[in-house]
Amino acid sequence: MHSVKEQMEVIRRGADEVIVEVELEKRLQTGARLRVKAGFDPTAPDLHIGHTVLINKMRQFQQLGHEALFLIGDFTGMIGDPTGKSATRPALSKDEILENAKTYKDQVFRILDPEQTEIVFNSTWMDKMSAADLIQLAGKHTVARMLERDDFSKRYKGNRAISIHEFLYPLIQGYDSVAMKADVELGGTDQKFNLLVGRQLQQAYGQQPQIVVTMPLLEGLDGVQKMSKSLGNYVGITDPPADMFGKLMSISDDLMWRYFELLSFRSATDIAALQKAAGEGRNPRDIKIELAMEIIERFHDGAAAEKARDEFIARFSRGEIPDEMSECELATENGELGIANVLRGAGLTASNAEGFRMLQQGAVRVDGVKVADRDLALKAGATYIIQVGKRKFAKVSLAG
RNA sequence: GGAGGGGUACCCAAGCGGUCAACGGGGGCAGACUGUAAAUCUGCUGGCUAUGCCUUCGUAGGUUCGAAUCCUACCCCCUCCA
Repeated sequence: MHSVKEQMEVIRRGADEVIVEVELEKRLQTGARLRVKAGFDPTAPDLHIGHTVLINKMRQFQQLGHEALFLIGDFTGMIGDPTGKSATRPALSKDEILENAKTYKDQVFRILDPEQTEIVFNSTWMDKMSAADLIQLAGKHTVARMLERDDFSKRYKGNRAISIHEFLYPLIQGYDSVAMKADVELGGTDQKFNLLVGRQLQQAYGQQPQIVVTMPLLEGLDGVQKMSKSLGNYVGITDPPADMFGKLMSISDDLMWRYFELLSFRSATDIAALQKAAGEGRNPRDIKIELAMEIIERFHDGAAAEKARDEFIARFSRGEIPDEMSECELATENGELGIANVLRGAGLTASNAEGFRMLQQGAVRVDGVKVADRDLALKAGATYIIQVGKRKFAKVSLAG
């Protein structure tokens, strides 16, 4: 059994805010198994490691002996969350949502213990809610409090539209906590308002208000903007090991520590030791390798992680050509094919014009030899190893 | 319903009859340097059967030797008034 102090330390790690800490301490002191809720929008089934910050925190709760409730917002997903100014999210069909939920499960159980996780859908109670129930729910909250939300107040003051159903959204999310009798809800810092509405509603329904734990949004590979698929600065949970390794090795040293804090399962003391070692001259690259290995091991396995590391070192540290690369066969005219066409045909460049640019910039190698002549033609009946830049390779056979 | 402003390449943003495939910035890619780091510096950043040709400045027409730039219609966005 973990002491309350130990538990608090684990829970606080990496968290942005714990609201209210003393309440949490009190509840831990009772020794009760806490019901820890985190909600997920079923619109985007492909998780990236940024999403796992929250899931990791859930896992920590699990390891402390608490109960993880993984809420899939299928009801809310079918309406389409209006939050944010950008285009309204498309409403999803029931089938799509179930399909997405399945994908979630597969991905999330690489982190959470399935035995100790309950997956719940908010349609279970929301589908049954009558109009009268909904109005009653709406009666538990006031416009003034809604307008406390930054996004709403700005729009209100700026005379911009706020539709009524946008007010309903936080209420429904908050009601989920009531229906689930949540003791703790986890969410990103951007969710703080909605999480707090949950507290307020639980009180209105005669429950103890949940403790809110907000987690920061993980910075993407660029170290500046939050990790997101649309920005392309993400590491996907289902990325192949080699991609994960490469992406993680490309982050800055500063960002590496942030990733350690939010993504690593290592203890705080372990991480402090690594930081000390780096300060004393240990190459940060090697520490970054350890981080990459840990993450790959989590989503693939140890052997895959080792393979990814060895290939990485061979290819980039020693500049060797990788063993495995895409292969293709191209047709030729008059027994040869121009280099730009070869590059394009092998999928290494998007157009001949781009190929010429690459040649001009000295980015192209054929069988390891740098090529800059745009008029070079490769002879048919042979196989060439073509490289563009540092990471793009292909084995190309030219048909006779 | 009325008045005004605007839609330019991945994004932001100049250009306002020829010298515009379109300044500049961001992003991206490549090269140098490295630890494939980061930062920095340099170059590139429509396409093609390639010293020429083709397509692109909201959409469709028109004027002109010539239009992103002028005219007409249409679509969309924003601000102010009612």
